[in-house]
Amino acid sequence: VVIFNLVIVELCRQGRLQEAFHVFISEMPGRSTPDVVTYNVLIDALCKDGKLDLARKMLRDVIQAGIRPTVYTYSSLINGLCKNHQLDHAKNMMEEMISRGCNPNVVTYNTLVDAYFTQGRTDEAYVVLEDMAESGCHPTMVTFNVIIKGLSRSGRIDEGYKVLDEMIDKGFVPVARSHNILVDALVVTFTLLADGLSKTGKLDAAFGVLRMMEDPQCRCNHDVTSFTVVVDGLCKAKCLGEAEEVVDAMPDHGTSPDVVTYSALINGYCKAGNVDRGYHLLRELGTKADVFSYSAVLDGFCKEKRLQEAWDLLKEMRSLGCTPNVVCYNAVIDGLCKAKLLEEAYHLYQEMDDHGCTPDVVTHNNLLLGLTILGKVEHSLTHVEEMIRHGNKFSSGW
RNA sequence: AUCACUGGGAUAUUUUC
Repeated sequence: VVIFNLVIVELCRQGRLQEAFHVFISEMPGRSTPDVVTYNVLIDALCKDGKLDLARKMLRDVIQAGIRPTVYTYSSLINGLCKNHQLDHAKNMMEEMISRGCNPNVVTYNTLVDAYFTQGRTDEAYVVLEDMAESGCHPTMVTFNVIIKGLSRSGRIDEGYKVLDEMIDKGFVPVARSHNILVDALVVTFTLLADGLSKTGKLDAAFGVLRMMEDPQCRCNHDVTSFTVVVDGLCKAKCLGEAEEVVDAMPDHGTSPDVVTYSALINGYCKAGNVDRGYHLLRELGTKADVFSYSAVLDGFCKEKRLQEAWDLLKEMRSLGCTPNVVCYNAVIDGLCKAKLLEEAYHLYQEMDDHGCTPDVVTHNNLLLGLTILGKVEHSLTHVEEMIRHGNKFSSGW
């Protein structure tokens, strides 16, 4: 079983779900019997692929087969539900697991706390933390990181420190199995802090965090990610010269920029109205450029009404095998709509479908706005009817 | 022996003067 499990894990990790299920369905029977771990791995993979209904069905299968689901099984499902904005279902799942005699552990709690914070439901996050303490479950560094992330994103870093202090006062102290694990977690902690600070415009403080990381006393070296959060912060603050200086200085600090760093810069230039510089950096990236780098430039061109160049870039992506996703199409559709080129916009809308790219809320909003600009209200209604016919749900995004 | 939780980049709308 273990061998099969290892194979399935590897296939799932590479996103080869089909093949993983093939092994499970056609190759395992007769050779060995799937165990909980086999199911756990498949359920987790289904969740990460957004196939929550199938994952839940599999949980039922497990129970029906007389196998006891473990805390892994439930944690995977809860995580899947959380990441797909079904927080309340996640909470129900937690109750279900308890009623079935399976107790949640740190990971389960961390997952829920993170979800509540990310959804801005801070009070409920604290309730879960209390439940966790009550159940005698010790927090880990991940717990602390989740709290820091939750509070620093909304500019409430001081509150974050306060919460952590209180936890420590009460003896609710993170446990780590080894020194290395602790240091790795601290890198995440510092990066979260730097990110929270730079996203709220406190760039000096963000630099301070970077310097702290560099301090030999601290011994948790910053990496590409910690630099990139600062670079992005500088870009968003329109300090592009400084951002480039930081990028150039990275090698002196033991790291070098990657696609993400470059994309942050590219986006910064495009948003600041210097698309040409953005385009130039895209060329520097060469084949390392990904959908993010391209979409930043596509949007830049569109906002400047340089639609021909956007169009050519979109074609270039296809020919280079960097398949455009919804965001790329949306950026161009928006440009076309705002330029009152509705026909072309609908062409592209058709085209994305032909390329197997599913339109999302933003796509439809763009097209509806385009119709509105031209005063074609009745067409908007037709479009909405069409959407409903294709099974679109009007959810919270609306 | 194999499985679950936390860190960086892109697109629309959100009465800016």
